[in-house]
Amino acid sequence: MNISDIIEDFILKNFVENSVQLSRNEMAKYFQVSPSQINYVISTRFTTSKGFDIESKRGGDGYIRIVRLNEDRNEFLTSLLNSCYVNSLDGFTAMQLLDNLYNRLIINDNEYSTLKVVLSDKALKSPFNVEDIVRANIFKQFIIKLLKGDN
Amino acid sequence: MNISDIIEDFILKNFVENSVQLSRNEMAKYFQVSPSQINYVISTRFTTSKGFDIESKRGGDGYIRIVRLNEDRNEFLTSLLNSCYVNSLDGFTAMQLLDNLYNRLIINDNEYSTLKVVLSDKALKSPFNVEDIVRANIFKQFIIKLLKGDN
DNA sequence: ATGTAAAGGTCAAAGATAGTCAAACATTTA
DNA sequence: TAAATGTTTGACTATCTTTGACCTTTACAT
Repeated sequence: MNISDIIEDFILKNFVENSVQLSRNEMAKYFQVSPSQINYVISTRFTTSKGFDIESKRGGDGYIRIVRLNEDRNEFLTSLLNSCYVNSLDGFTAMQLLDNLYNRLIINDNEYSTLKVVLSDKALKSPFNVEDIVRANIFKQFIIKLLKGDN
Repeated sequence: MNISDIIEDFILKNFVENSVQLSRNEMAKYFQVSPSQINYVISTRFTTSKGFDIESKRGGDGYIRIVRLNEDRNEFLTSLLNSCYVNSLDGFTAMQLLDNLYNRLIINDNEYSTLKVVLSDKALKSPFNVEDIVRANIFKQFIIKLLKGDN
């Protein structure tokens, strides 16, 4: 585990209800890293695709608040179908979306681990540069399946 | 025994359970070879057909992990891994393979219905004619997952 | 209002790994 | 002994992390 992973864990452990508030400078001091590393962790690990929203304020009494979004299942799936992810989806974002679906209990362990493999760069590498387009389409079809109500 | 054989042996001796994790640079330094020699050893000795899968990460705290597949547990899967289907797989054959896997109880309802969607022509349609190649690769990666057991 | 200190934000460069590929070299085979 | 095959290396590439210089916003004292 590198320091970014450690900071991510720390933040996750400090959620109260669906949010956590922190001071960038204090965090940086505590973990002995540069303040911008906190931004790095947030921008790579607490993304929208993973289901988080960031609020912050600068200056005196500044803070960074990370909020876990929690829309209704169908609303969420529908919004995914209308998002840009259905046109092109990179591997990194795909993994975050899966984490998101899994954390919200929209997909189970089985679907999660299967799709992790199916949507990976390794599985989709192809002679032309169509990985992200194909990945988006596979993802889309799966979302449609979920919206059909399983079986 | 050349240095590649020695490195291979070393890696084999360091398996814990069904995997071993190593640092490419440390290995290279330890055996006083160029880092890419580690890749050479891995790509010639720890191949899928020999029953291994490779996972890796670059950047800070990077690693290479070699996972041993349980080949003995399922002869059918192993033969699939070495079949022509790993190069190109059309939609019709894919569906037949899925039925076959399902009837043999190798995959469950959940995996069956997920893969039906994922491997469909609809999900894989792409700007170039790479559908069958991508489908084959996805299928292969899923077989590898199954052979890793666990998760 | 204004200045200033105390936040947080951005971005590009540097650092840390691993991957690829072709050329040079070595060994085996016909 | 020439051709085929296998090994070793290094230059270049790709990806992920960490840092620092510079920018913007806000609260508060004056």
